Amino acid sequence: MGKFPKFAAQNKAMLQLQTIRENKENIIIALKKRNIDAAPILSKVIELDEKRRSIQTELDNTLAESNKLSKEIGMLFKSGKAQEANALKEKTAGLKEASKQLGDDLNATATALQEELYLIPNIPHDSVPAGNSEEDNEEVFREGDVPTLTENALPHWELAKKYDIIDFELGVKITGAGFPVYKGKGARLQRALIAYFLDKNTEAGYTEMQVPLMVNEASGYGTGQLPDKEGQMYHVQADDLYLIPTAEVPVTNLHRDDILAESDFPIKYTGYTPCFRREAGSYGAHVRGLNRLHQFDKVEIVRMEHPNNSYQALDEMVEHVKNILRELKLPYRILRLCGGDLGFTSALTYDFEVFSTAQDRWLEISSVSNFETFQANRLKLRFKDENGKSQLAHTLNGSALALPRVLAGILENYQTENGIKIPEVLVPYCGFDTID
RNA sequence: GGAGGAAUGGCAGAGUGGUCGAAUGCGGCAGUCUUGAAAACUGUUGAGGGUCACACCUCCGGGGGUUCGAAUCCCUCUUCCUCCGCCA
Repeated sequence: MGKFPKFAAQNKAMLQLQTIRENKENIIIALKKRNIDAAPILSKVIELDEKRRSIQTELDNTLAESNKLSKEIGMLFKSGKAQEANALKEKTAGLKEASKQLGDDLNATATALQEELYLIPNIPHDSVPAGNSEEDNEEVFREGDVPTLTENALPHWELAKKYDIIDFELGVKITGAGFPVYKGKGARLQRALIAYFLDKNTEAGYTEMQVPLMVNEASGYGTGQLPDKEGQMYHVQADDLYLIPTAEVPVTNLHRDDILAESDFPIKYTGYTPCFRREAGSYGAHVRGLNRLHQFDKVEIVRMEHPNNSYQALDEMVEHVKNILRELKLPYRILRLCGGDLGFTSALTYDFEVFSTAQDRWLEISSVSNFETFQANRLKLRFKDENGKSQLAHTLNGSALALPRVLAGILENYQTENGIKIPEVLVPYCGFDTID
């Protein structure tokens, strides 16, 4: 009878139910940092879970009984006692009816439970500060000199036009707003940055991957973009595929449904992909130029880790991104995101921001996060621990780095009266040292 | 796009209505032997739900159906392979 308990058996909870059952009060306290009162939803979840389990038990018993009868019928037929067999058959009708009903109930309950669970965000790490908005993020590090620019220093969108390296209007013509066209040295600088980032990442032990730019629904659920950020992704309806909003989605999903060995850790990937984001409703001065786009390039790093090691891995990723920014000689700071600004799926996130001198503001260029078991639970990404038991792995990712704002930072901070200087480490990749 | 074939445990591969959660081989793990290793031999080895622990239940690509009973029969979807067509 492979019909009914499918959903219950393959519970795709984001928080594990057992964790919720055992730590309800702690979870409520932790989620307060996100300004969420989780008490009602957790109560509902626990109630639905209890209901689900009691229906399951009842169904199991019914199935056990009808399995037993079926076996007896089989034996009777074999030994030629057809009449007795037929008599038993009649007894199974009621059981069949009952298991059908119970199966339907179970599915309905499991689905309702699932829907509730999908609404609960990840539990913030202890170090996450409480807070409502980006104002409450905590600066934990700052480095690099802010250059002194000339009087008539320009923001990057002016520089892009002046040197004819990025054409926003042309992008509007062929696609729409937020799809810039990079031209000549601008295009070359993009390519140089991608190559440079990939080289830095592979040197640090990340394996380069080229992955699909469209993903199916299961992948979207796996990393948590669905159902939370449904409206953020471009959806190709004819084929029911989503354009990726970040390489995190396809790269992390490489290990969906995997059961790893402990010796497989650490798993470290890097990948360059364009990223597509609808950014519905974002307009205004802060999204000018390269500040916010519908299509942009990003080089991502992704790790799968043993739970004991994931915070050390997070630190390594932070150090790694720092190194890159040091080499580029860009002034930057690191923020620990507060509960109110923390992404739905993340337990702890460090944002890197580069200072745009000409715009006189900080631009986010990297976001490095530990998801702990949140994604792994949806992905069914597990490993065998030393006792041979399956445990959820931890997943992490970070941008190393997002191109447009790095480019904006370079253009603005490296501008001189004689053109834009190319950061030293990029010159070999560009083949020129000035844009003029 | 058209015509056929296939999908089983980490891998390979049996299994065409009942005692099959599934033979066998390889791989993995543990042990014997060995100073150690290899070889050989012995044992063990899928995932999930449920339970204090058992019991018990579910899963043979996904979904649905037939039947007292489905890996096995039917429908449907997906994926892969072969041939044809098209094509960077």
